[in-house]
Amino acid sequence: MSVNPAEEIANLRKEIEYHNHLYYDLDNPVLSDTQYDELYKKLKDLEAQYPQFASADSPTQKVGGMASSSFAPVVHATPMMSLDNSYNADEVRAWHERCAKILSSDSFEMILEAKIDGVSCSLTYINGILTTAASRGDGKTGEDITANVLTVQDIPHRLTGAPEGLMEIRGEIYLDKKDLAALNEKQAANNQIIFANTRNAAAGSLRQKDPAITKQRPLKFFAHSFGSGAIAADSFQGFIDLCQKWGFHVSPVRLRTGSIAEIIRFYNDFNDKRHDLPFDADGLVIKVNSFAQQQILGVTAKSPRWAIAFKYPAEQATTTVNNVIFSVGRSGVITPVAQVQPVACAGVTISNATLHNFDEIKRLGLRVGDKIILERAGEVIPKIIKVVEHLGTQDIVPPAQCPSCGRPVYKAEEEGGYYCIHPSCPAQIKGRILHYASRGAMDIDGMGEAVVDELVDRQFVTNFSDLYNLTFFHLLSLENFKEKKSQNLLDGLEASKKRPLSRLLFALGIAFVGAKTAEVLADHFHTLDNLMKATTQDLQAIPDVGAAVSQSVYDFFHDPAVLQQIEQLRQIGLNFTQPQKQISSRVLEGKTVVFTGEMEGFTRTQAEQLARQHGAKTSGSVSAKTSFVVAAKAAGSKLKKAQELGVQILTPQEFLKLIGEDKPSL
DNA sequence: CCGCCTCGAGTTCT
DNA sequence: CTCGAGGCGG
Repeated sequence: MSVNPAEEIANLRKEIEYHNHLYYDLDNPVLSDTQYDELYKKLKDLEAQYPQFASADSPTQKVGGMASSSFAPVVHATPMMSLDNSYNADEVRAWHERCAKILSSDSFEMILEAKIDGVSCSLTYINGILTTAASRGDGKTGEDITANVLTVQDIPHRLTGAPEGLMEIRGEIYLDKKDLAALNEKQAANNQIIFANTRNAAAGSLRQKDPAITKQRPLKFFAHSFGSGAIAADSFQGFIDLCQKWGFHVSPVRLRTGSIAEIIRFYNDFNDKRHDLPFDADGLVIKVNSFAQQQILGVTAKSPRWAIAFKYPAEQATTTVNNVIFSVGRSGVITPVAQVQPVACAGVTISNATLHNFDEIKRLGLRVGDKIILERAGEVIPKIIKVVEHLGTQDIVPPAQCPSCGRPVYKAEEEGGYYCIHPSCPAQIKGRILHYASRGAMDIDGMGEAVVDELVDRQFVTNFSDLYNLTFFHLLSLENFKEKKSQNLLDGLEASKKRPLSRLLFALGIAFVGAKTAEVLADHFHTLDNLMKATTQDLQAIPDVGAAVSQSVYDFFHDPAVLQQIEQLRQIGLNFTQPQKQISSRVLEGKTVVFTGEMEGFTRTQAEQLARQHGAKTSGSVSAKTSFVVAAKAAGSKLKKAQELGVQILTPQEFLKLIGEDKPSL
């Protein structure tokens, strides 16, 4: 699509101004910072490419949005600049190289601080007495928020030993995460606006007409720079020392170094740690330490060359819902899935987001074409948080026919879910086969989604036993399959025949029987034939097997179609028995162990097997009953839970030592 | 009957 | 990873 550049530039300017308005005037941005920066960069690039369309009115020529009219304007003695943003190591290295070039030296000292997500503020002291507090506004002129800022406990009203005359101390006014949660609880109880994040809450609190309300908000301040004033220091570190002497809080995170490699290492480490800090930090700020060097580097129209923000990718993103499709799972459940305009979020590009069910669509009020916010915070799976703009007109209605087989959809009366109840539905067959071949089940090498799709579409396979009747020539006819891949898949199928009974039971896809229950059943009955003869009473006698599970298992093995499948698999020569559990020792007898994080040299499944060989029970979740957690690197919420509950935490090395092995024997 | 502890099931991207 | 729900102890 080719658009005329003048028009595109005009559109971008309008869009950016609209978002400036949302951000600065309404304290309610719909774009994440990353998204905004992308728009901004696009405009800047276009303006550079077509200088004939340059304009002094363009948002690229101003620092921020317009100051709101409800507070008196204050002209900053020295303009408040913003910082250039970077999002990856390459951009930071490029910044460092540029500095090195201008300074004619690549060994200069830098200071790294946390970039706290709040509202920037300039405090004017005259002869050490706080006289004015101003918001940033457009950088040149801000708003007079003195009355509100005077209620912030962190900010000293009088400085001892401050320089004579005027001095502007700049910093960030912010709210701690726990204070946001408490505030939102109160807001909800009083039917007031819920703040989306700490920055919005801080901005909203400073914007109050009545300082008494601001006073109730536990706002905090930390100093990070200065405007005009005779600062008795020759470096940024010296300035920070002075600030502390005067009683200002400063960033609790600080690194002083000449090494850009060390900064990048710190950035990577800090990504995990920042979530445990009491405040929101969306990145780090890097500054050249020496004021003399800062002066050599100078400033551009918008930002100093001697500093750069090193930000983390946003965990939320704004995009548009292009379409909603309906997927059919292996059990026949029909799930609506939103196809969105691909958007970068938390380091990956999101193009699909599940909507779970139709209640969720109703709750969101979602229509195709709407602008939405989605999130991938902490979790892996994208979730649509809310609709920000109702641009769509097309309502999303449950399909009357199954999108895969076209037969009528069945609506469950009670649960409100929609199902395709025909076992011969291609989507269900694909789901069942894929599950059968999956890693935790029969673990068939070379059977991925694409292969299963083709095998089912070409009707080579409609049930599990068909897999073992595939010939070399069937496989050769598949897309991208030659001798090598065909033989690999045949080998994978052959290997799967020997899997223990527990895996086969899991692979069959019996309702309520997952990997764990399958293992319990296999260990108890030893052979498939014993299990098939079991009554519901026999089954319920087993620990962890109750009414629902026993009925499901019983029904499954009394379905004629299932019995026929099992006979086929028996003919083919599949293993129907469970090997005796091998016991290496009983050192972990009575213990319940949970593994988390990426261990070196072995997988979590292998580690769990190892623990069980030594008599332990293993579990996927941490509770008060957990004996200890083995945490490797990149451990997440389970480690946190263990710390909260005071559960003992071991390293993988300590675990191996405990069971008397220095290397995992597998 | 309630609450805790687990497991099962669905789901995304590289 | 999270949600929903089965199993079970109190």
